[in-house]
Amino acid sequence: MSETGIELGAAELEILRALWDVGPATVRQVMNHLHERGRELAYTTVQTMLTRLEQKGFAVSNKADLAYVYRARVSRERMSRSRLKVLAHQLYDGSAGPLVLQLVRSERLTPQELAELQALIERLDGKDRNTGRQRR
Amino acid sequence: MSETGIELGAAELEILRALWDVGPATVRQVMNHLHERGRELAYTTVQTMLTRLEQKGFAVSNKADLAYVYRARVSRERMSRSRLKVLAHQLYDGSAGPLVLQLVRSERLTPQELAELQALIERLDGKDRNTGRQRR
DNA sequence: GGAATCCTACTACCACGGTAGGAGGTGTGT
DNA sequence: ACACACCTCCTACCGTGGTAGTAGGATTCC
Repeated sequence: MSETGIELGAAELEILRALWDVGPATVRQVMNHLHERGRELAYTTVQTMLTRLEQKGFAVSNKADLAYVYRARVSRERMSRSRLKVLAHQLYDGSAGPLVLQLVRSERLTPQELAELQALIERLDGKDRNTGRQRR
Repeated sequence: MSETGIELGAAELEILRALWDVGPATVRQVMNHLHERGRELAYTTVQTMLTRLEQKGFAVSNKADLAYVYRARVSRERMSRSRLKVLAHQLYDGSAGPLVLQLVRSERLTPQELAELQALIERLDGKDRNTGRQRR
């Protein structure tokens, strides 16, 4: 299936996230990081996950010194976009509008975020108005 | 685990979505709807999915005439919020800001949506500034 | 050099989701 | 009365994801 090619389970995503959070890391480092946040996983479980992430192309490893160091190969932003797109397709018809509205309405944003958002909108708005051009 | 209690697979969600799209419907109606959109599923598959949805509390059925009619018990919006929240936790630290920005930046919104969004923002902005109060 | 420690590689196991088939009931048209 | 069309109920099967154990090589510590 894998319409989008991106198929990661929740636990796998958790591990990938650890890589984002701590940067390139060994199995043990990832595990420790997870333990710190209260997520208890066996060493080999983390290892399995990292291996699978690598198989799926979401991470790479290279042998450093005595252990392999894993590094994320997709950015958090990329993943974010991908997941959002999937969601938009699953729930609406691929349109992002409803999601955005939902988010802004139900999740409270910080003033900074609001400001940033507003600026962004104005920029988009201006573009559309000025050129009237659209790409699809 | 089911941190949120909301655990639906992709296919289950697809069926639920059919209920949203066509309203209360029988197994056959749901199946036909799916077929129309090019999704070929066996009758019994749809049936199984609907049963599971009901078991999980996402739909209810009642016997009408000769077949059971299924009806969604959670709204698309509720599901949307729930999934977004999960996503925000999985990718960031539960904060929605990044997701919103991502969406607005990478998915193009219609002028209407932009306008609506802007209005929404202004309202929030105003409220925060004026009263500091918040509504649910 | 033996014990403790750490690493990788391989294997395992179970739950769940996606998909569906078969059995058997009920109504309907001819 | 029989065939056909539908419906429900139950069972099944397979892939994947979540979780982990074990075996065995390397390193370090006394």
